[in-house]
Amino acid sequence: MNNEEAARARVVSTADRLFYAQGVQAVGMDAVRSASGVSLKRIYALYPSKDDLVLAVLRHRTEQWNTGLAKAVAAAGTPRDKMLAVFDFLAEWFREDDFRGCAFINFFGELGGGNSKVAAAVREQKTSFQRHVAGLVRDAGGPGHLAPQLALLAEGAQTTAAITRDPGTAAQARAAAETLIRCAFE
Amino acid sequence: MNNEEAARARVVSTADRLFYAQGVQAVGMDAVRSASGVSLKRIYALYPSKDDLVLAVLRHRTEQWNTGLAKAVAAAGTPRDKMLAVFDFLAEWFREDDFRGCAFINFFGELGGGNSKVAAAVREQKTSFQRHVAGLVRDAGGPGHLAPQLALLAEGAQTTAAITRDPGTAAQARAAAETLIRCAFE
DNA sequence: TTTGGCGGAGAACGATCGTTCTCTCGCTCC
DNA sequence: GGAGCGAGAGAACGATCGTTCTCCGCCAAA
Repeated sequence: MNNEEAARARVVSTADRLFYAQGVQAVGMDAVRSASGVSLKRIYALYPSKDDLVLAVLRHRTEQWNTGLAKAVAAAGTPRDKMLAVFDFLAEWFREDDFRGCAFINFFGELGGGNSKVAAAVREQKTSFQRHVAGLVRDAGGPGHLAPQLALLAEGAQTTAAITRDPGTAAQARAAAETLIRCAFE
Repeated sequence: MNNEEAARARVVSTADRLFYAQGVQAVGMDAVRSASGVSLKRIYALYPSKDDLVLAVLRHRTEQWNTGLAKAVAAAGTPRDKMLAVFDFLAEWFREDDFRGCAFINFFGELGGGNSKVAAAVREQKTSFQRHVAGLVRDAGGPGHLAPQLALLAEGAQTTAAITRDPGTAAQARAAAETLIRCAFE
């Protein structure tokens, strides 16, 4: 049946929104059902357990993050602007009013200690991001040690923006990145 | 009765350890009882609800963090070394084998969406840390914009070290901090 | 029109949670 | 020694969780 894909998409995007807003354990499967309009029977046919749904949500988030970041980077001009585009991407994200930090960090903090699959998925997303940044630095001809430093700034900006809700956080991270980049190229 | 303080300390430090390792919602009050050796009746006499216990744990963590950080900073020599001592303090912490990231960030991700008191306590701790760093920067004669940048690095290092378990994370953060400090002083 | 099976609504089930209550033991004061 | 009180052990309670099951209505094929 074709609308299986539609149901999957509805369930995952609904679960994503609820889990991200309230935490995984605070959202029952019945809340996913009533918010998505997909019956419990069908949800469990698509995802045999809540853990499977959580992992599907993480995959969904990873794809969204990767495409959004790739688009922001592609829109930048010079290789150095592409490195800074990471922080413009973050700034745009932080402005969303339902922003509540990095879902991967949140899920890891909540579940990582007892769910190794979630921990592995989160770890993979973070290393993938670091590889992406390393590629941008390499394309710009920057030194190898610059990439993990920029990644640290990006991670710190996400948690700081979530907790303090300071709208200047993204700009501070971007300014620090500019300084690190400038110093790395001389 | 004097051993009320002893019971409080045992309950809070036990709850701290369990909540930090497994997440708040994954630890039942009965687990706190059996691990601390304090009866449920007494726990509820000391902390009327689990939320109160969580807030007490956050206060306990804040004190531990503040004294540990103050000690590391005091052990450093020059004002510039004191700024870098923050990252040495982090490096030492990351090496503990039960390190699982910043408890404030973890608690915020898990509960912040639905518990405004936890959110407020976490926010207060983070702003307090930023003020502390700002004081170190001011003492060293650095520009005002340096402090939030160093704080961002510290936050990013905590989450990155927790997720990737890369032992080089602290050194990368420290190196980035050195670069930012050097560029800020010329 | 009848039949058969698929899917939705939601009740049911066992487990576990936060919280309270009961029962009993041991200690203290007369 | 006996009465009374504080505290521990753990059963009990209502709620909620993840998961499964039951029932009923609908639509396709004979």
